[in-house]
Amino acid sequence: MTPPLRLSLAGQTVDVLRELVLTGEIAPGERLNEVGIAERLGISRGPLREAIRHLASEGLLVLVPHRGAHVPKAGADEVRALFELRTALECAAAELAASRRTDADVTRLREVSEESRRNYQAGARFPYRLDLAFHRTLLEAARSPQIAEQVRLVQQRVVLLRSGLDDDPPHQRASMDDHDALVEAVAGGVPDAAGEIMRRHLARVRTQMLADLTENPS
Amino acid sequence: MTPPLRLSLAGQTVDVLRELVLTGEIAPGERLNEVGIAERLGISRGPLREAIRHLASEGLLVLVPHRGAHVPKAGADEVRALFELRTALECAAAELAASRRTDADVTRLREVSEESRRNYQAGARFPYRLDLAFHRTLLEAARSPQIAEQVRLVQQRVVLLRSGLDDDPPHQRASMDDHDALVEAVAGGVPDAAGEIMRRHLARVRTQMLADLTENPS
DNA sequence: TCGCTGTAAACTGTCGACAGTTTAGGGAAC
DNA sequence: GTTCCCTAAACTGTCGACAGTTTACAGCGA
Repeated sequence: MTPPLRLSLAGQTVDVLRELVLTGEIAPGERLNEVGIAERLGISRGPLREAIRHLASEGLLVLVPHRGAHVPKAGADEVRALFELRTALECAAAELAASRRTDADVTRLREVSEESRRNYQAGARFPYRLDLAFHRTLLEAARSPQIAEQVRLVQQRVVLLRSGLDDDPPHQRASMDDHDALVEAVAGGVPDAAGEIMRRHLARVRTQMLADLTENPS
Repeated sequence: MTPPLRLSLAGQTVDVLRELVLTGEIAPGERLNEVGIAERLGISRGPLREAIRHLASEGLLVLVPHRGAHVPKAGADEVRALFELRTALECAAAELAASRRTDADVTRLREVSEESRRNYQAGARFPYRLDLAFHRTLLEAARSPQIAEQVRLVQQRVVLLRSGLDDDPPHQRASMDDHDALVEAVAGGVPDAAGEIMRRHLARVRTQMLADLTENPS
């Protein structure tokens, strides 16, 4: 009767470890001790190693031969390179969304966008979560599973890079304006406009992140 | 003195397995027996499992709980979805290449392109290798390591999908014309043109693959 | 005090074995 | 002859232990 263990130990461990990394509980630069973590999680090293390798393939960990895994700490170059990839993927997604969106998609996008604004005006605590929600809603509208999966991985790495950086309100406001413009381009079914707005939006976000990085090099 | 084993067993096994999958020695749909392969490779199951998981993260294998790994056999939907991703990545790469290429890049591109034509006129055996070489040379010119890595993975999956399909000459000729047009757009430094040519090129390749698939559904 | 060296502890890489699940095959019932 | 069930073999998931490498530290010499 108990939904016993739907996932394998290794599968569960992937989720646990991912959370530890993304929340910064395992800090960038920190090395992972296999026996220590295995004991802490109450499992053996086998499944843990599989989980570590998996997260490494997602870019959340870096493996060094005979020296184990550690959380990468990224500099400006990595941010720029990652945003080139993100831009390529999300611009394509925006264009596809403008081509394929349904009325239900547009409704959902408007809902997320409005929730962001309400949240913002109320003095939000975790606005970045809603930013992610918007981008993922847009992704659903694009109906391209392969692109969606890659965007999910890239956004995850962006979250990792953002850890330790705080969202400043003026930047949030600009982002929400971008989002609204995106919704209208998608609703209107104009792929080129949607792609171009996304490109500018991501350029703004990237610039902001680089500024945050230089003034607060973790 | 012997450069003994530069890579770990797991690392070597990744390369060996990858080759087995890409050459079709392990056919699409076929299930992988861990003990059998481990014995055949003369290693234990530990490193083999790591290699299997790694290839799964690259999309070359599919994992099913308690049922192990198997090579995915793809249908038309998968081809379409994969080419949406490939188009997003390679169009961006083409645009970046047109912005950032050096004279040396252009020279290399022309060399690869000319080698393809010579090969073709001589009645080539493995023209697809040269097609890949061209795309990778273009990728170097884009100087975007993140995009390059993702393109490498996607192209690998395309190779897997192509296994069992033969290149027909008329399609090769059209591809080479596309390549030449791409070289000129990149040499001229016109990102929009390069991106658009790449988009049309990939649309052609995709259409051809889909046609090959339906007439020869492996 | 500083730097070098050699040794020991710590850690990763690998292996073989056990436990739980899936799969295949034989036999009974219809 | 067909279907269902039951049993046994095969296979994946997990664990603990050993081997080789890396890292830290104590001791020695300058």
